[in-house]
Amino acid sequence: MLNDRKFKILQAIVNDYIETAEPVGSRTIAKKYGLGVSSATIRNEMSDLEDLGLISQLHSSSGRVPSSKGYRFYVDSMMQSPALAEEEALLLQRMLIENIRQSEYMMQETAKALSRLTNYPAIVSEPYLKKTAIKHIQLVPLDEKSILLVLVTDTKTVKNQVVNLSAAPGYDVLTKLSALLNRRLSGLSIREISRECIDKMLAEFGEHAHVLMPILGITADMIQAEDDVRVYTSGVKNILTFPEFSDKAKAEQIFHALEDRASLFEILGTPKASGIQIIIGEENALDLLKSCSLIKANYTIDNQGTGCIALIGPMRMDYAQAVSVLSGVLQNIRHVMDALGLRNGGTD
Amino acid sequence: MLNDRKFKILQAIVNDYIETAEPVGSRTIAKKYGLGVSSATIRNEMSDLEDLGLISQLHSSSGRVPSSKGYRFYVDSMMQSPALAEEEALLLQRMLIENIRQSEYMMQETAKALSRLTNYPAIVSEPYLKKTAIKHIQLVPLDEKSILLVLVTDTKTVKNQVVNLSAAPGYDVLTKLSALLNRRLSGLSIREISRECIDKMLAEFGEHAHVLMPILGITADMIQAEDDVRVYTSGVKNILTFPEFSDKAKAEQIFHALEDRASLFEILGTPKASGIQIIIGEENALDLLKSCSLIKANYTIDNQGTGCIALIGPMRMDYAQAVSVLSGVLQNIRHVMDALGLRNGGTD
DNA sequence: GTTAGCACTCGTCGAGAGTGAGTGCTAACA
DNA sequence: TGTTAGCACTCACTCTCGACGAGTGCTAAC
Repeated sequence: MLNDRKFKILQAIVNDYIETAEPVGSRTIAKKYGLGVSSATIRNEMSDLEDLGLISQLHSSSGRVPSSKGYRFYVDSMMQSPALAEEEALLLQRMLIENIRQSEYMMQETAKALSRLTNYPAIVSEPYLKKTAIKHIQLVPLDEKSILLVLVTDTKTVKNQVVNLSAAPGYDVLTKLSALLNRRLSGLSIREISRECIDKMLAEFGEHAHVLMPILGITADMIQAEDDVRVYTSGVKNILTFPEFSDKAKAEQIFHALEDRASLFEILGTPKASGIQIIIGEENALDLLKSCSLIKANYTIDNQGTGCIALIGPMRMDYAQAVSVLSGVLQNIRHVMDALGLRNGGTD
Repeated sequence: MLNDRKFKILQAIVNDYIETAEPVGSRTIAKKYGLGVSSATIRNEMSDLEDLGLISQLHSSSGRVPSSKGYRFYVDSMMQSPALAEEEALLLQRMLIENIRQSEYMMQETAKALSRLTNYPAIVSEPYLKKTAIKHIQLVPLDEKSILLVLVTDTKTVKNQVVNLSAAPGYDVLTKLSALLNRRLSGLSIREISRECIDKMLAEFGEHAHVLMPILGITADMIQAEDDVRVYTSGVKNILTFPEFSDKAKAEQIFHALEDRASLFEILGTPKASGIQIIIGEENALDLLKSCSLIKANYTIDNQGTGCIALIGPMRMDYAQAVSVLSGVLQNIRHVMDALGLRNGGTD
């Protein structure tokens, strides 16, 4: 499609613009990127590149800026994202592997790691479509009127919730009740708890039957909440450092979008493609993001479902570095999941 | 100190400036606040107010702006903060009381409520100086190699942590061990766990002695972490909406400060005075906040220690409303703590 | 095909004029 | 003596205009 020189010139324009956020002129390229030709020649080539729609001018005497199509070409054909530098990889490992001892922290820590390493806002969503099942239930005494319900799910997520009762049973009773609940409910998802099963338990509970209903109700709520996909962000404040968001109103819009669960899911879209996807400027479905780029990847946990990790930046974001970090993080997610025993299949 | 007219004029200046963020001129006051005198008279009075240091001009032909001293006077002598409107009070109640079933959520929810009701960034710190004691320990089976340690402290905070072992004991053993741990450790703070006590437990643990040490270690870590005062923020993005922070660099500085634990504590200072304190502009010790105001209040949990809730805004923040909300929140904290059984004494 | 030269474009910056909001002072009035 | 109308003055803000310069496209020569 492009001859070698045009290729190099486009590459120079994209790289320079990513670095400086200033339109790139022909003289800059001639001086800084030493292609062995004069600026006039470069001007001619740039004119051709503009005809191809790969770069554009803000006004007739400004330098050139890559267009969405130009970035697309850059990303598809000439970007090489190096493997993470050793120190970065190490930092990542420390951040993730050492911080994550429980799966519910994985998303948050992953988001943190992504944004710290790239200085772009990061979004991480949990896998969905899973149907959480009960792995273990434990009742713990708190005081005269309340007990603590600890729930461990099959995805190794731990939740706890205080249950208020008119009179809480003592420790020994709670231990017995815990055992009973486990025997009856362990391995079941919320839909599998039948009326019959509840009736049997009520009978077995005997005098303590009155505590069963609130406990079951709260357990159901907790699992339901667990089935809701959670989504985390980190490093949102970084958008303030991008010159393209010096318009405060724009920055605030994005702030809002990144705070709102619903719009986060809109941004992430439905995960279908696998691998790392780069969505540039106008390719975004959301108007709000038409001046931004989105780099995202899906990851699969077992056959539980697919989650998404993503970075948001200006169109001139450092795609190469962002992709490096993203794939590094993906790899680390695999490690963490292996360590937590949550993975059989592969991640995309 | 001030005659009635000067008083009213100062009040008009402060109110108008809080509302519009524009310097207030004599004609504006004459028209809008109908004091029955001409703008010339008001000019004379304003000149006097300026001599008193209560208002100031940015330049010789601009309107007047309240000085720190002016705000101080306003806050001390003429501000009346109405009780919360019914709908606000209700909203607050829904936000707090319904969301808080465990004490560890109280701070976060309180911060959220504060910032939502005021549109100012909120900071909430936990009480400190407490020495957390163990109330209950429960070991829960997870899988072959790990168990879950659930710790309930005397402040009713629930923490859990996965403990990895080479081979995890089964459910029955864990139940027995839990009982043993509770008998020995319940009511003790970290310092009170003696060598002797540990030795006795090791003996009693018998063949399962090897799981004791990691459990004790992690328990100690958890209590230690619990003794660290936590601090939460909410609504930080609101600073973007204040015209006084249109300087992006300034906004970012504050963003940073509100993200950093250490600087948050610097902002809050050491809680000594009780009641709601208002710190205006230059009265702030921190340079960063010399153009901001801080409204804060301390609350005491039992005799555990004192925490702090605070709002940050521009100097022309709506003190009356902020104070209303803050005292409403304080009251609700009392309710929540009563509901959680954490309060004997009063809150300041 | 490449390049030097040149005219042209257009955003940016700074100076200068006009505008208007606001002030302080003064003199007159009740 | 307090209040007010009138007026000169100040100064931020806006607009315009010219100079400047970075950058372009075109042309002619190599």
